[in-house]
Amino acid sequence: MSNIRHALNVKREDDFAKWYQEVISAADLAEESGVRGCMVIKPWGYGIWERYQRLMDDRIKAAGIQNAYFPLFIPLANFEREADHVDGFAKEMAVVTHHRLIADGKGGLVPDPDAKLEEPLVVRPTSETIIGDAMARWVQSWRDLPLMINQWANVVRWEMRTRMFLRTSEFLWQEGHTAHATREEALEETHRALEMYRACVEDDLAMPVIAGEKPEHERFPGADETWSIEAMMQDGKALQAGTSHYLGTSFAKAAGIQYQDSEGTQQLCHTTSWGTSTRLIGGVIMTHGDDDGLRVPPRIAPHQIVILPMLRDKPEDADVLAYCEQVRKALTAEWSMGEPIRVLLDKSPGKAAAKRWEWVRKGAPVIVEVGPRDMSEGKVAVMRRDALWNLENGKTAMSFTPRDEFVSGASKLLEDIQDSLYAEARDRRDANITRGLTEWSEVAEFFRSNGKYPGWVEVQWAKPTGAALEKVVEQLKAEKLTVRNVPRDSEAADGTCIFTGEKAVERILVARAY
RNA sequence: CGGGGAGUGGCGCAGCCUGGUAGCGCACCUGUUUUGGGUACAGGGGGUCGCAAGUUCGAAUCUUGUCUCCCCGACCA
Repeated sequence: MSNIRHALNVKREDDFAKWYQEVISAADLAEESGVRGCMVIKPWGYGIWERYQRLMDDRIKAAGIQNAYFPLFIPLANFEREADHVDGFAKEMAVVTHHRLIADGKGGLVPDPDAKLEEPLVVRPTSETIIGDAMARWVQSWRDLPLMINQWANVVRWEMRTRMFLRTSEFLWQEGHTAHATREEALEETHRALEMYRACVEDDLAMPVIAGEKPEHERFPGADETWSIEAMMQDGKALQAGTSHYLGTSFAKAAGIQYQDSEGTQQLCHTTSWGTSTRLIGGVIMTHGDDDGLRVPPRIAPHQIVILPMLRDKPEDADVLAYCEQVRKALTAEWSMGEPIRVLLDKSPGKAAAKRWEWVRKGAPVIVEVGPRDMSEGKVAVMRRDALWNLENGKTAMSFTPRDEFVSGASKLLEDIQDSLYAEARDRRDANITRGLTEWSEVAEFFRSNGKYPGWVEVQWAKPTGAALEKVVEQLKAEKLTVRNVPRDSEAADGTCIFTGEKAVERILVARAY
């Protein structure tokens, strides 16, 4: 409806990149910090991250993995041990070379030349090497295995081009690292982690994903296998939402992670690593955001229900507040999706209408307004953020519900919102994956002719390697396309390779990507 | 890192070409008004124009450097 007055100035369909930035500022998620590529995550954005942390951490612990913390600084020499790893990260590393500043005589400070570090330290871009060191100390016998560690930390990668949440120089993440006796066990763990991600991202963030293996040229530096979950954003681009790697024995070799087996022989461990980051918040924005701001899925919403009293500087204000407080208390005693309902009674001064739009932009799942008349009728005015508009009249859709009915139905309401956000995203994704193209020229043409939101294409290929693969990558690059992954649950190949015409061996997803 | 664009009150922008030390909308504050829904009117507060140096009697405006952001490219577990 064109007569709807949306809360944002930019619409998704007009300028998706600009819209994305506007959501971040309008929903008060984060802001620029003045330091290149680094952002300040504000309370509402951080609150969403904390919800993710809590839910993911529960899953990690339930899988028998323990949290620990390793240093931010890694000796340079550690990095030099694994050749592919060096190649992958060397060009984007922050390096610490001094440990003291002195006055430069002009009122400023400079690194003290006399305080140069013997060996430079790098700021971790990931922790395989330093955790590998620890594992080498901790593992002696087959009885010490499997060793399964996770850490929540910040990492730094000196990115050339940054975008808030999606690619920042410093970001927050969790990285899991495990060591196993055999290849089979390590592979099993690689998949278990991937499945943990799929479940958390789909069930908690309401972001449908496709799990699969990354092609050879997209592997983590040093990994034997890299698996990912890929999500489709509202502009049809793909976002790698999490990765899980089987590292083989190369990191074990580099760090000396060995165990004595039951026969008394020294064996190398097989290791894995897997990670998800604050990039997921960017995914939530681009999956669930709309032209009125963010829509936060209830499971990760810091406040699931926000109550706004309509205060007017009148004597009955106190009664309205008391009534709201009763509603708040009653809701807090209710549970939804396995946890107590999180309710905020927003008593901050200010007009109710202004506060309402603030919470709309932030994406609180349910907004409840209460005025004197609601109170006298024993009702509340309820808005669902995922169904904000009455399309008939272009006004906000509000249902005036008896208080007790609202309270007792709140649990189900939140579940419904969680489900409907997921269903909406899943349907959109499914409607935008095209299958059946059999020639490369068709694929190239498809992406050229389908405008701004072409979505993804699933095609078959012969899984080329070496020079043949390089040629394919060049072809894709010319169209700004990438191979996302080989979907784990896709059907077996039954056709020919779109690149070579040979017999195909598997199906791949091709898409533009973040 | 290469090419292009931009930084002016919280947000969005005008002013810059043709130097004379700031203005608009929204937001904010005060008052009145209105009151089932992003009310209206009046008054008001807030910015040394990213930072630094230079040219000039005088710089938001011209020059240079620098930082940050955006777009394209290269690069990116």
